[in-house]
Amino acid sequence: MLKELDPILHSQLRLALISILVGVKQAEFSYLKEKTNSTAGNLSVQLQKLKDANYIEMEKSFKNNYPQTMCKITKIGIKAFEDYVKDIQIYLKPKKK
Amino acid sequence: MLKELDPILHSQLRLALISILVGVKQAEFSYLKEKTNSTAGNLSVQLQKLKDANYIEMEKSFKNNYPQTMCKITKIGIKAFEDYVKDIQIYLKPKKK
DNA sequence: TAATATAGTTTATTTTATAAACTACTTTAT
DNA sequence: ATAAAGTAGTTTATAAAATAAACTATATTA
Repeated sequence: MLKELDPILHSQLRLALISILVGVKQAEFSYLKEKTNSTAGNLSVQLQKLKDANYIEMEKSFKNNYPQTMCKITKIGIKAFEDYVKDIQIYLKPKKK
Repeated sequence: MLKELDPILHSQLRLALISILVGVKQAEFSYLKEKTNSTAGNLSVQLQKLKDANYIEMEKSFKNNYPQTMCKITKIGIKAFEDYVKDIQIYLKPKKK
């Protein structure tokens, strides 16, 4: 009845990141940092986890001489997000006895 | 824009517990244990946290000679749950750029 | 050229979640 | 009667996750 919630997405920051990335073609590190109010260190770690799970892709390049990390959600990531949204709904509606 | 998710409720087990308790007058430890597929130890800890936050009340008594722990959601708990449901919705809908 | 800023990563610390071990009985079988 | 197994938990120990602090590397500005 109560499905397991994907532990990769059941984290405030990672969920926020995926939630942003699902609505946009791609986003850079700094943008995500600002939108989520996260510290760079935490963001770096959590993006890496999303990448390890193949939920996002990261491309590193340079922009105006500065390093730039571009993030993009994958199909696997989109699917995982949709599943998570579906799964958590069960938790959000009170159970009738 | 992205509201903080109540850390007390943003936990799979505690969210499941509150989700069950919000739909029922009261429930006993064993019932919650079965419904959530949790271990007794974990359940004990998480119920205590919900109690410390005043989200639930616990009453210990005896039933057929065995100890019995009855759990009941409080008004504070109901409010917290409703807020959490509202807050997480923002995360669940993709953001339009 | 020294100080400050950008754009991160890595390591260390704290917090959470989970599992294992333990308490305190009760019931059932021998 | 007592040993074994079961009920209903709690406490302590361990593993995993989140977060913060420190660090790397280069660029810009004073």
